[in-house]
Amino acid sequence: MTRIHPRYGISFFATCNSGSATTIIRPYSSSTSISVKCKSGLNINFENIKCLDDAVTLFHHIVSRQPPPSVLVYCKLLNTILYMKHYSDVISLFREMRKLGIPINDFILNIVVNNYFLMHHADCAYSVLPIYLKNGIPFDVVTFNTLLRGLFAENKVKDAVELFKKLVSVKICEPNEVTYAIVMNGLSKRGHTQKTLSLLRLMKQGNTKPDIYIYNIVIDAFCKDGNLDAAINLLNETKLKGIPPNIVTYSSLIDGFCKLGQWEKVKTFFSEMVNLNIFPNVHTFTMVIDGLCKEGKVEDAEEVMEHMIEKGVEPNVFTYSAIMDGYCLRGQLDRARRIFDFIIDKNIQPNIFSYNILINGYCKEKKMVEAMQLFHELSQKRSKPDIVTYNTILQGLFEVGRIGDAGKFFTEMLSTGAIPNFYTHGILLNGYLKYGLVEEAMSLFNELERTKENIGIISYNIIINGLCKNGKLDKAHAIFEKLTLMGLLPNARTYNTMINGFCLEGLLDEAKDMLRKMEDNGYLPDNVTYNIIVQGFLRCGKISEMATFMKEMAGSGFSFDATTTGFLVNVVRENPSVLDMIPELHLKNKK
DNA sequence: GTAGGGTTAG
Repeated sequence: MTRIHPRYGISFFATCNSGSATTIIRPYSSSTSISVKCKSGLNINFENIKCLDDAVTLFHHIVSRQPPPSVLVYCKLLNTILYMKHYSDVISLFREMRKLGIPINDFILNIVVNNYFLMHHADCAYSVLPIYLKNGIPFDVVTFNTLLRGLFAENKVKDAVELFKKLVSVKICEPNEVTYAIVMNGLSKRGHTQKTLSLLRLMKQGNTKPDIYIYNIVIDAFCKDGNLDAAINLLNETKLKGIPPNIVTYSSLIDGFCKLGQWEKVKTFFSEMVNLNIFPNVHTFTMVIDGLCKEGKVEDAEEVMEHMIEKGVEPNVFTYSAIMDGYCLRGQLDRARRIFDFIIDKNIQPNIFSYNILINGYCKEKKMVEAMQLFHELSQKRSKPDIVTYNTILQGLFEVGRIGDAGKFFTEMLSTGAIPNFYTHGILLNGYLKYGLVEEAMSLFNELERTKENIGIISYNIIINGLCKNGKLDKAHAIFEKLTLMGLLPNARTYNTMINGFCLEGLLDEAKDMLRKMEDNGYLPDNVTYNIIVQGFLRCGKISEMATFMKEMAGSGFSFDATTTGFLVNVVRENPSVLDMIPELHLKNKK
């Protein structure tokens, strides 16, 4: 008897003589679009499952069938529901399977483990492991890979590394390339480049040999660290070992050089790649375009985009977003908005990043009406505002002095369930201190110190700066001194902030001491340092000392910024004889 | 299992 089901197709309920599935047809690349055809003719097209109801209905139809359908059908079904993100339903169906005594296998259990991680229930994922044992199902490498991927996704790095070590030492099963890739990627993305490299070296000693995926992870980690020499060494190593580099390898290197602004090297590697018949794709071109835009060379970026189109590579939403950001950084909001509207016309949907870029552009230009309008537009969309959107608007409100609205906005943000991150707290601290709300800032700061969450050198720099600006130099200095005791290293900005703090109080000797400390700790004074000190001299009317300092500054290739120039103009206006004390200024002045 | 984008400090 054959019944016709509107969704599942004609033969879905056809009588099935054997439970075993014999053919898997993959019509499309998506994991959900798979047909399972049984010997008997039971034919389920999973692509026709459009919603949870469809899947559950199908489940209840197949559980009652005799003879029972293959376990593969249940695998596909659970995976389909998992793909729809109905995680709790995967679990309840799995429980129902167990209750009905439906046989399970390693695939089913791996899906359940993966599902628990997607639900952010690492503990439950672990609780599946005994089910393997009870049912005599051996752990396979996929089980461990799923566990490891889940642990990294949950940011449980220690647990993941421990599990991996156990896997290697106890030899429960042999880790494969994917296992190494998961662990190495998890470590490299958290800044542990050396540990990632160690694993590559460890692999060489074992049975699992590194392939290009593995090399790419390490090469990319070095590129992200700006250590291009190390990355190139590894590139040469792949060539020597006869592992051909691919487009990902070259894209990582090109991105690394773009971020360092080494455009000649970018060209060199572009040619090398093309000579090897590896052609740049939309990722590669977008990296170059982004690098150019970040340097303010949007016109050059547009040219690269024309070039890629000529080569048959279509720009995508990433590419256009990079160009939008370039225009926003130059304050050319109209151009950015054109691009935004243009891509909509081209049927390319702007994503959360495109929105955030444009919202940030408006905020930086203090156009909060437009920014809020986009925010509300985004709220209606499927890709809701994320933490970056909230941070951007929050910063914008503080920037224009709407402190009350910033507070309300923050509360509103919390009510949507958004979780404040490192940036959020930095923005709040800076916002409070900018408007003299020292108590609010300190109470938040103390809370952050207590929980040790979302706190780092940047938070300390913000607090030190804010305290200095609010006339609390002593307190700022005490926090600065505390840093080293806590094992948190001050960076160049920390020193500049302290130097500025001393200069603001006219304590130039202390400022100079701090400058020396800065140099002792390996930070050369930069343009900001020099400008801070010059402003300090000017504030105290110490013109001749400033003149000496200026000569040193000019010799090191530094120059006055807008604030210092403004200071100087005021000083000269009040006391023109200053000009006679500094002959170099005459030249500058005439210019 | 590998590559591209957005938010904080001097």
